[in-house]
Amino acid sequence: MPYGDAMATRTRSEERRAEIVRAALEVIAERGYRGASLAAVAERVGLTQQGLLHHFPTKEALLVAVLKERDQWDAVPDTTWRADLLVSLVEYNAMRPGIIQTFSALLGESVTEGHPAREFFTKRYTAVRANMASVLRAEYGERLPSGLTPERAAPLLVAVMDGLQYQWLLDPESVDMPAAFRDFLTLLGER
Amino acid sequence: MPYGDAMATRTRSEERRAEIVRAALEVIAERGYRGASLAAVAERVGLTQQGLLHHFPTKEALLVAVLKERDQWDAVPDTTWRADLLVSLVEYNAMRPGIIQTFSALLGESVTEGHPAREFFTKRYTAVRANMASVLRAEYGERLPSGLTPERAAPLLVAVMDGLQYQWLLDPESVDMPAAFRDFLTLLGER
DNA sequence: ATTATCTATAGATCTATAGATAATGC
DNA sequence: ATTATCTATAGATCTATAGATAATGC
Repeated sequence: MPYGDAMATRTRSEERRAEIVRAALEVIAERGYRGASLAAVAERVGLTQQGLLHHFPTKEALLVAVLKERDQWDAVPDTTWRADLLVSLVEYNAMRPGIIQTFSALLGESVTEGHPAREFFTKRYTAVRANMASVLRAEYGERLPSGLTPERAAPLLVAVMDGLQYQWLLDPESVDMPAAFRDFLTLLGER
Repeated sequence: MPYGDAMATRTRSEERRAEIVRAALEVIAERGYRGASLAAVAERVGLTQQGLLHHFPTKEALLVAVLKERDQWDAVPDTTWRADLLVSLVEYNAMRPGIIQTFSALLGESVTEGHPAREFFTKRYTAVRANMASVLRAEYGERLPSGLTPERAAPLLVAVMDGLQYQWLLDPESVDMPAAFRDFLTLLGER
Protein backbone atom coordinates (compact mmCIF):
# COMPACT_ATOMS: atom_id res chain seq x y z
CA MET A 1 0.00 0.00 0.00
CA PRO A 2 1.81 3.16 -1.15
CA TYR A 3 -0.58 5.47 0.69
CA GLY A 4 -3.00 4.44 3.38
CA ASP A 5 -2.64 5.72 6.93
CA ALA A 6 0.01 8.18 5.93
CA MET A 7 -2.66 9.93 3.87
CA ALA A 8 -3.86 12.09 6.73
CA THR A 9 -0.44 13.48 7.60
CA ARG A 10 1.02 14.21 4.22
CA THR A 11 4.49 15.65 4.45
CA ARG A 12 5.53 18.74 2.57
CA SER A 13 7.46 16.47 0.24
CA GLU A 14 4.48 14.25 -0.51
CA GLU A 15 2.45 17.35 -1.17
CA ARG A 16 5.02 18.56 -3.65
CA ARG A 17 5.20 15.22 -5.39
CA ALA A 18 1.42 15.19 -5.72
CA GLU A 19 1.52 18.67 -7.29
CA ILE A 20 4.14 17.51 -9.74
CA VAL A 21 2.14 14.43 -10.71
CA ARG A 22 -0.90 16.61 -11.30
CA ALA A 23 1.13 18.89 -13.55
CA ALA A 24 2.54 15.88 -15.38
CA LEU A 25 -0.98 14.60 -16.08
CA GLU A 26 -1.79 17.94 -17.69
CA VAL A 27 1.33 18.15 -19.77
CA ILE A 28 0.96 14.55 -20.96
CA ALA A 29 -2.62 15.33 -21.99
CA GLU A 30 -1.29 18.20 -24.08
CA ARG A 31 1.79 16.60 -25.61
CA GLY A 32 1.91 12.89 -24.78
CA TYR A 33 4.66 11.32 -22.69
CA ARG A 34 7.39 11.55 -25.31
CA GLY A 35 6.47 15.16 -25.99
CA ALA A 36 6.21 16.11 -22.33
CA SER A 37 9.47 17.71 -21.25
CA LEU A 38 10.48 17.79 -17.62
CA ALA A 39 11.02 21.51 -17.97
CA ALA A 40 7.38 22.04 -19.00
CA VAL A 41 6.13 20.04 -16.02
CA ALA A 42 8.52 21.85 -13.68
CA GLU A 43 7.48 25.26 -14.92
CA ARG A 44 3.85 24.44 -14.18
CA VAL A 45 4.64 23.98 -10.50
CA GLY A 46 7.11 26.86 -10.36
CA LEU A 47 10.28 24.77 -10.27
CA THR A 48 13.30 24.42 -12.45
CA GLN A 49 13.73 21.16 -14.31
CA GLN A 50 16.57 20.24 -11.97
CA GLY A 51 14.42 21.02 -8.97
CA LEU A 52 11.82 18.58 -10.23
CA LEU A 53 14.43 15.87 -10.57
CA HIS A 54 15.02 16.10 -6.83
CA HIS A 55 11.54 14.63 -6.32
CA PHE A 56 11.56 12.19 -9.23
CA PRO A 57 15.07 11.10 -10.17
CA THR A 58 14.19 10.25 -13.78
CA LYS A 59 11.44 11.04 -16.26
CA GLU A 60 10.36 7.43 -16.14
CA ALA A 61 10.00 7.57 -12.34
CA LEU A 62 7.55 10.42 -12.85
CA LEU A 63 5.61 8.37 -15.40
CA VAL A 64 5.39 5.49 -12.95
CA ALA A 65 3.88 7.85 -10.39
CA VAL A 66 1.36 9.05 -12.97
CA LEU A 67 0.36 5.46 -13.75
CA LYS A 68 0.00 4.64 -10.04
CA GLU A 69 -2.43 7.52 -9.77
CA ARG A 70 -4.58 5.83 -12.38
CA ASP A 71 -4.38 2.50 -10.63
CA GLN A 72 -5.78 3.99 -7.47
CA TRP A 73 -8.51 5.57 -9.48
CA ASP A 74 -9.64 2.34 -11.04
CA ALA A 75 -9.11 0.14 -8.04
CA VAL A 76 -12.76 0.18 -7.09
CA PRO A 77 -13.44 -3.17 -5.41
CA ASP A 78 -15.02 -5.57 -7.92
CA THR A 79 -18.01 -6.27 -5.81
CA THR A 80 -19.19 -2.69 -5.84
CA TRP A 81 -19.38 -2.53 -9.64
CA ARG A 82 -22.68 -3.13 -11.30
CA ALA A 83 -23.62 -2.61 -14.90
CA ASP A 84 -25.50 0.60 -14.15
CA LEU A 85 -22.46 1.98 -12.33
CA LEU A 86 -20.52 1.60 -15.55
CA VAL A 87 -22.86 4.11 -17.13
CA SER A 88 -22.16 6.52 -14.29
CA LEU A 89 -18.46 6.01 -14.81
CA VAL A 90 -18.75 6.88 -18.50
CA GLU A 91 -20.88 9.91 -17.67
CA TYR A 92 -18.29 11.01 -15.16
CA ASN A 93 -15.51 10.53 -17.69
CA ALA A 94 -17.41 12.68 -20.17
CA MET A 95 -17.02 15.52 -17.69
CA ARG A 96 -13.28 15.08 -17.32
CA PRO A 97 -11.77 15.28 -20.79
CA GLY A 98 -8.33 16.07 -19.37
CA ILE A 99 -7.74 12.83 -17.58
CA ILE A 100 -9.25 10.81 -20.41
CA GLN A 101 -6.98 12.57 -22.85
CA THR A 102 -3.94 11.82 -20.71
CA PHE A 103 -4.61 8.12 -20.62
CA SER A 104 -5.80 7.84 -24.21
CA ALA A 105 -2.55 9.44 -25.31
CA LEU A 106 -0.54 7.12 -23.06
CA LEU A 107 -2.41 4.04 -24.28
CA GLY A 108 -1.70 5.03 -27.86
CA GLU A 109 1.98 5.55 -27.23
CA SER A 110 2.22 2.38 -25.19
CA VAL A 111 1.77 0.10 -28.20
CA THR A 112 5.11 1.29 -29.59
CA GLU A 113 8.14 -0.81 -28.88
CA GLY A 114 9.79 -0.56 -25.52
CA HIS A 115 7.48 2.15 -24.27
CA PRO A 116 7.80 2.43 -20.50
CA ALA A 117 4.01 2.19 -20.02
CA ARG A 118 3.57 -0.87 -22.20
CA GLU A 119 3.78 -3.48 -19.46
CA PHE A 120 1.55 -1.40 -17.23
CA PHE A 121 -1.21 -1.28 -19.82
CA THR A 122 -0.86 -4.93 -20.78
CA LYS A 123 -1.35 -5.99 -17.18
CA ARG A 124 -4.04 -3.44 -16.60
CA TYR A 125 -6.13 -4.67 -19.53
CA THR A 126 -5.87 -8.25 -18.37
CA ALA A 127 -7.17 -7.13 -14.99
CA VAL A 128 -9.86 -4.87 -16.42
CA ARG A 129 -11.19 -7.63 -18.68
CA ALA A 130 -11.37 -10.02 -15.72
CA ASN A 131 -13.11 -7.35 -13.71
CA MET A 132 -15.69 -6.68 -16.39
CA ALA A 133 -16.32 -10.38 -16.81
CA SER A 134 -17.09 -10.64 -13.12
CA VAL A 135 -19.41 -7.64 -13.29
CA LEU A 136 -21.28 -9.27 -16.14
CA ARG A 137 -21.40 -12.60 -14.38
CA ALA A 138 -22.87 -10.97 -11.29
CA GLU A 139 -25.49 -9.34 -13.48
CA TYR A 140 -26.38 -12.16 -15.87
CA GLY A 141 -24.87 -15.42 -14.69
CA GLU A 142 -23.02 -17.75 -17.07
CA ARG A 143 -24.70 -16.47 -20.23
CA LEU A 144 -25.76 -13.02 -21.22
CA PRO A 145 -29.19 -12.75 -22.87
CA SER A 146 -27.42 -12.66 -26.21
CA GLY A 147 -25.80 -16.02 -25.50
CA LEU A 148 -22.27 -14.68 -24.95
CA THR A 149 -20.28 -15.78 -21.93
CA PRO A 150 -19.05 -13.02 -19.62
CA GLU A 151 -15.49 -13.76 -20.74
CA ARG A 152 -16.35 -13.17 -24.38
CA ALA A 153 -18.39 -10.06 -23.73
CA ALA A 154 -15.76 -8.44 -21.50
CA PRO A 155 -13.23 -7.47 -24.19
CA LEU A 156 -16.06 -5.96 -26.24
CA LEU A 157 -17.19 -3.88 -23.31
CA VAL A 158 -13.69 -2.59 -22.72
CA ALA A 159 -13.15 -1.96 -26.44
CA VAL A 160 -16.33 0.11 -26.69
CA MET A 161 -15.33 2.25 -23.73
CA ASP A 162 -11.87 2.97 -25.13
CA GLY A 163 -12.91 3.33 -28.74
CA LEU A 164 -15.68 5.78 -27.88
CA GLN A 165 -13.20 7.86 -25.90
CA TYR A 166 -11.04 8.44 -28.97
CA GLN A 167 -13.99 9.39 -31.14
CA TRP A 168 -15.29 11.67 -28.42
CA LEU A 169 -11.94 13.35 -27.71
CA LEU A 170 -11.48 14.11 -31.39
CA ASP A 171 -15.01 15.41 -31.92
CA PRO A 172 -17.05 15.89 -28.73
CA GLU A 173 -19.83 17.67 -30.62
CA SER A 174 -20.48 14.69 -32.85
CA VAL A 175 -20.16 11.86 -30.36
CA ASP A 176 -22.44 11.48 -27.36
CA MET A 177 -20.26 9.06 -25.46
CA PRO A 178 -22.61 8.18 -22.58
CA ALA A 179 -25.59 7.70 -24.93
CA ALA A 180 -23.57 5.45 -27.22
CA PHE A 181 -22.34 3.45 -24.26
CA ARG A 182 -25.91 3.00 -23.03
CA ASP A 183 -26.85 1.75 -26.48
CA PHE A 184 -24.12 -0.82 -26.22
CA LEU A 185 -25.22 -2.01 -22.79
CA THR A 186 -28.75 -2.39 -24.13
CA LEU A 187 -27.35 -4.48 -26.95
CA LEU A 188 -25.49 -6.67 -24.46
CA GLY A 189 -28.47 -7.09 -22.17
CA GLU A 190 -31.16 -7.76 -24.74
CA ARG A 191 -32.27 -11.09 -26.04
CA MET B 1 -6.57 11.68 -57.49
CA PRO B 2 -3.00 11.78 -56.25
CA TYR B 3 -1.96 8.74 -58.28
CA GLY B 4 -4.00 7.19 -61.04
CA ASP B 5 -2.62 6.92 -64.57
CA ALA B 6 0.81 7.97 -63.43
CA MET B 7 0.92 4.76 -61.40
CA ALA B 8 2.24 2.66 -64.26
CA THR B 9 5.15 4.94 -65.07
CA ARG B 10 6.42 5.79 -61.65
CA THR B 11 9.46 8.00 -61.80
CA ARG B 12 12.61 7.25 -59.86
CA SER B 13 11.66 10.06 -57.54
CA GLU B 14 8.20 8.70 -56.85
CA GLU B 15 9.76 5.31 -56.21
CA ARG B 16 12.09 6.84 -53.67
CA ARG B 17 9.33 8.73 -51.94
CA ALA B 18 7.31 5.54 -51.67
CA GLU B 19 10.29 3.78 -50.08
CA ILE B 20 10.65 6.59 -47.59
CA VAL B 21 6.95 6.51 -46.69
CA ARG B 22 7.19 2.77 -46.14
CA ALA B 23 10.17 3.27 -43.83
CA ALA B 24 8.33 6.03 -42.01
CA LEU B 25 5.38 3.70 -41.38
CA GLU B 26 7.77 1.25 -39.76
CA VAL B 27 9.56 3.77 -37.61
CA ILE B 28 6.30 5.33 -36.45
CA ALA B 29 5.07 1.86 -35.48
CA GLU B 30 8.17 1.47 -33.35
CA ARG B 31 8.40 4.91 -31.79
CA GLY B 32 5.31 6.96 -32.64
CA TYR B 33 5.45 10.16 -34.69
CA ARG B 34 7.02 12.34 -32.02
CA GLY B 35 9.60 9.65 -31.32
CA ALA B 36 10.33 8.96 -34.98
CA SER B 37 13.43 10.90 -36.00
CA LEU B 38 14.07 11.75 -39.62
CA ALA B 39 17.52 10.24 -39.22
CA ALA B 40 16.02 6.87 -38.23
CA VAL B 41 13.73 6.89 -41.25
CA ALA B 42 16.56 7.97 -43.55
CA GLU B 43 18.89 5.28 -42.29
CA ARG B 44 16.29 2.64 -43.08
CA VAL B 45 16.37 3.59 -46.77
CA GLY B 46 20.11 4.17 -46.84
CA LEU B 47 20.02 7.94 -46.90
CA THR B 48 21.29 10.68 -44.66
CA GLN B 49 18.72 12.75 -42.83
CA GLN B 50 19.46 15.67 -45.13
CA GLY B 51 19.03 13.47 -48.16
CA LEU B 52 15.57 12.54 -46.98
CA LEU B 53 14.63 16.20 -46.61
CA HIS B 54 15.21 16.59 -50.33
CA HIS B 55 12.13 14.41 -50.92
CA PHE B 56 10.01 15.70 -48.03
CA PRO B 57 10.93 19.23 -47.04
CA THR B 58 9.69 18.89 -43.46
CA LYS B 59 8.87 16.14 -41.01
CA GLU B 60 5.23 17.11 -41.19
CA ALA B 61 5.21 16.76 -44.98
CA LEU B 62 6.34 13.18 -44.47
CA LEU B 63 3.54 12.57 -41.98
CA VAL B 64 1.02 13.93 -44.46
CA ALA B 65 2.27 11.43 -47.03
CA VAL B 66 1.92 8.64 -44.47
CA LEU B 67 -1.67 9.66 -43.74
CA LYS B 68 -2.49 9.82 -47.46
CA GLU B 69 -1.31 6.24 -47.75
CA ARG B 70 -3.90 5.27 -45.19
CA ASP B 71 -6.61 7.20 -46.96
CA GLN B 72 -6.02 5.27 -50.13
CA TRP B 73 -6.15 2.08 -48.16
CA ASP B 74 -9.52 2.81 -46.64
CA ALA B 75 -11.07 4.43 -49.67
CA VAL B 76 -12.92 1.32 -50.67
CA PRO B 77 -16.11 2.52 -52.36
CA ASP B 78 -19.02 2.36 -49.89
CA THR B 79 -21.15 0.20 -52.06
CA THR B 80 -18.70 -2.68 -52.07
CA TRP B 81 -18.72 -2.97 -48.26
CA ARG B 82 -20.97 -5.49 -46.67
CA ALA B 83 -21.07 -6.61 -43.06
CA ASP B 84 -19.32 -9.88 -43.81
CA LEU B 85 -16.53 -7.99 -45.56
CA LEU B 86 -15.87 -6.16 -42.32
CA VAL B 87 -14.99 -9.48 -40.76
CA SER B 88 -12.52 -10.13 -43.56
CA LEU B 89 -11.02 -6.70 -42.97
CA VAL B 90 -10.50 -7.43 -39.30
CA GLU B 91 -9.02 -10.82 -40.12
CA TYR B 92 -6.69 -9.18 -42.57
CA ASN B 93 -5.70 -6.57 -40.01
CA ALA B 94 -4.89 -9.34 -37.55
CA MET B 95 -2.22 -10.46 -40.00
CA ARG B 96 -0.65 -7.03 -40.29
CA PRO B 97 0.27 -5.91 -36.80
CA GLY B 98 2.76 -3.38 -38.18
CA ILE B 99 0.32 -1.15 -39.98
CA ILE B 100 -2.23 -1.41 -37.19
CA GLN B 101 0.42 -0.41 -34.70
CA THR B 102 1.39 2.59 -36.81
CA PHE B 103 -2.10 3.96 -36.94
CA SER B 104 -3.03 3.05 -33.38
CA ALA B 105 0.03 4.98 -32.20
CA LEU B 106 -0.87 7.92 -34.44
CA LEU B 107 -4.50 7.92 -33.30
CA GLY B 108 -3.35 7.98 -29.68
CA GLU B 109 -0.95 10.86 -30.25
CA SER B 110 -3.50 12.74 -32.33
CA VAL B 111 -5.72 13.51 -29.34
CA THR B 112 -2.97 15.72 -27.88
CA GLU B 113 -3.18 19.42 -28.55
CA GLY B 114 -2.03 20.72 -31.88
CA HIS B 115 -0.93 17.33 -33.14
CA PRO B 116 -0.47 17.49 -36.91
CA ALA B 117 -2.65 14.41 -37.44
CA ARG B 118 -5.52 15.61 -35.30
CA GLU B 119 -7.60 17.16 -38.06
CA PHE B 120 -6.96 14.20 -40.30
CA PHE B 121 -8.34 11.76 -37.75
CA THR B 122 -11.29 13.96 -36.83
CA LYS B 123 -12.39 14.12 -40.45
CA ARG B 124 -11.60 10.50 -41.03
CA TYR B 125 -13.78 9.33 -38.16
CA THR B 126 -16.68 11.45 -39.34
CA ALA B 127 -16.36 9.79 -42.73
CA VAL B 128 -15.86 6.30 -41.32
CA ARG B 129 -18.94 6.57 -39.12
CA ALA B 130 -21.02 7.70 -42.09
CA ASN B 131 -19.61 4.83 -44.11
CA MET B 132 -20.43 2.27 -41.46
CA ALA B 133 -23.93 3.66 -41.10
CA SER B 134 -24.47 3.18 -44.80
CA VAL B 135 -23.13 -0.38 -44.64
CA LEU B 136 -25.56 -1.14 -41.83
CA ARG B 137 -28.45 0.52 -43.63
CA ALA B 138 -27.77 -1.57 -46.74
CA GLU B 139 -27.78 -4.68 -44.58
CA TYR B 140 -30.68 -4.00 -42.23
CA GLY B 141 -32.65 -0.98 -43.40
CA GLU B 142 -33.72 1.80 -41.04
CA ARG B 143 -33.57 -0.34 -37.89
CA LEU B 144 -31.18 -3.06 -36.86
CA PRO B 145 -32.77 -6.13 -35.28
CA SER B 146 -31.83 -4.68 -31.90
CA GLY B 147 -33.83 -1.55 -32.64
CA LEU B 148 -30.83 0.77 -33.10
CA THR B 149 -30.69 3.07 -36.10
CA PRO B 150 -27.65 2.68 -38.37
CA GLU B 151 -26.42 6.10 -37.18
CA ARG B 152 -26.43 5.02 -33.57
CA ALA B 153 -24.85 1.67 -34.22
CA ALA B 154 -22.06 3.09 -36.38
CA PRO B 155 -19.93 4.71 -33.64
CA LEU B 156 -20.16 1.50 -31.62
CA LEU B 157 -18.95 -0.54 -34.56
CA VAL B 158 -16.01 1.80 -35.07
CA ALA B 159 -15.25 1.88 -31.34
CA VAL B 160 -15.15 -1.90 -31.12
CA MET B 161 -12.75 -2.15 -34.05
CA ASP B 162 -10.36 0.42 -32.58
CA GLY B 163 -10.64 -0.71 -29.00
CA LEU B 164 -9.99 -4.32 -29.88
CA GLN B 165 -6.90 -3.29 -31.79
CA TYR B 166 -5.33 -1.76 -28.69
CA GLN B 167 -6.08 -4.80 -26.55
CA TRP B 168 -4.77 -7.08 -29.26
CA LEU B 169 -1.58 -5.10 -29.91
CA LEU B 170 -0.75 -5.13 -26.21
CA ASP B 171 -1.49 -8.83 -25.75
CA PRO B 172 -2.09 -10.78 -28.95
CA GLU B 173 -2.06 -14.11 -27.10
CA SER B 174 -4.97 -13.12 -24.91
CA VAL B 175 -7.18 -11.36 -27.41
CA ASP B 176 -8.66 -13.06 -30.45
CA MET B 177 -9.53 -9.93 -32.34
CA PRO B 178 -11.46 -11.45 -35.26
CA ALA B 179 -13.47 -13.77 -32.97
CA ALA B 180 -14.37 -10.90 -30.68
CA PHE B 181 -15.40 -8.77 -33.62
CA ARG B 182 -17.62 -11.56 -34.92
CA ASP B 183 -19.23 -11.75 -31.49
CA PHE B 184 -19.99 -8.08 -31.73
CA LEU B 185 -21.53 -8.36 -35.18
CA THR B 186 -23.73 -11.19 -33.92
CA LEU B 187 -24.83 -8.92 -31.11
CA LEU B 188 -25.69 -6.17 -33.57
CA GLY B 189 -27.54 -8.47 -35.91
CA GLU B 190 -29.59 -10.42 -33.39
CA ARG B 191 -33.02 -9.62 -32.15
C1' DA C 1 21.15 17.97 9.89
C1' DT C 2 18.30 17.24 6.30
C1' DT C 3 15.61 18.46 2.56
C1' DA C 4 14.54 21.48 -1.33
C1' DT C 5 15.97 24.15 -4.85
C1' DC C 6 19.17 26.55 -7.78
C1' DT C 7 23.22 27.49 -11.21
C1' DA C 8 26.23 25.44 -14.35
C1' DT C 9 26.99 22.25 -17.63
C1' DA C 10 27.90 17.72 -20.17
C1' DG C 11 26.51 15.07 -23.79
C1' DA C 12 22.85 13.57 -26.89
C1' DT C 13 19.51 14.48 -30.04
C1' DC C 14 16.63 16.81 -33.45
C1' DT C 15 14.91 19.64 -37.35
C1' DA C 16 16.23 22.45 -40.84
C1' DT C 17 19.27 25.43 -43.98
C1' DA C 18 23.32 26.33 -47.08
C1' DG C 19 26.11 25.02 -50.36
C1' DA C 20 29.11 21.51 -52.73
C1' DT C 21 29.39 17.24 -55.47
C1' DA C 22 27.67 13.23 -57.86
C1' DA C 23 24.29 10.96 -60.78
C1' DT C 24 20.68 11.05 -64.28
C1' DG C 25 17.81 12.60 -68.14
C1' DC C 26 17.32 15.06 -72.33
C1' DA D 1 20.31 21.02 -66.91
C1' DT D 2 18.11 18.92 -63.38
C1' DT D 3 17.67 15.94 -59.70
C1' DA D 4 19.63 13.40 -55.83
C1' DT D 5 22.59 13.13 -52.27
C1' DC D 6 26.28 14.55 -49.25
C1' DT D 7 29.14 17.43 -45.75
C1' DA D 8 28.97 21.06 -42.55
C1' DT D 9 26.59 23.38 -39.28
C1' DA D 10 23.20 26.52 -36.79
C1' DG D 11 20.15 26.71 -33.22
C1' DA D 12 16.90 24.39 -30.17
C1' DT D 13 15.84 21.04 -27.06
C1' DC D 14 16.24 17.29 -23.72
C1' DT D 15 17.67 14.34 -19.78
C1' DA D 16 20.69 13.93 -16.27
C1' DT D 17 24.78 14.89 -13.04
C1' DA D 18 27.64 17.80 -9.87
C1' DG D 19 27.98 20.84 -6.56
C1' DA D 20 26.53 25.21 -4.16
C1' DT D 21 23.04 27.70 -1.44
C1' DA D 22 18.67 28.36 0.83
C1' DA D 23 14.89 26.69 3.66
C1' DT D 24 12.97 23.58 7.13
C1' DG D 25 12.65 20.33 11.00
C1' DC D 26 14.38 18.69 15.28
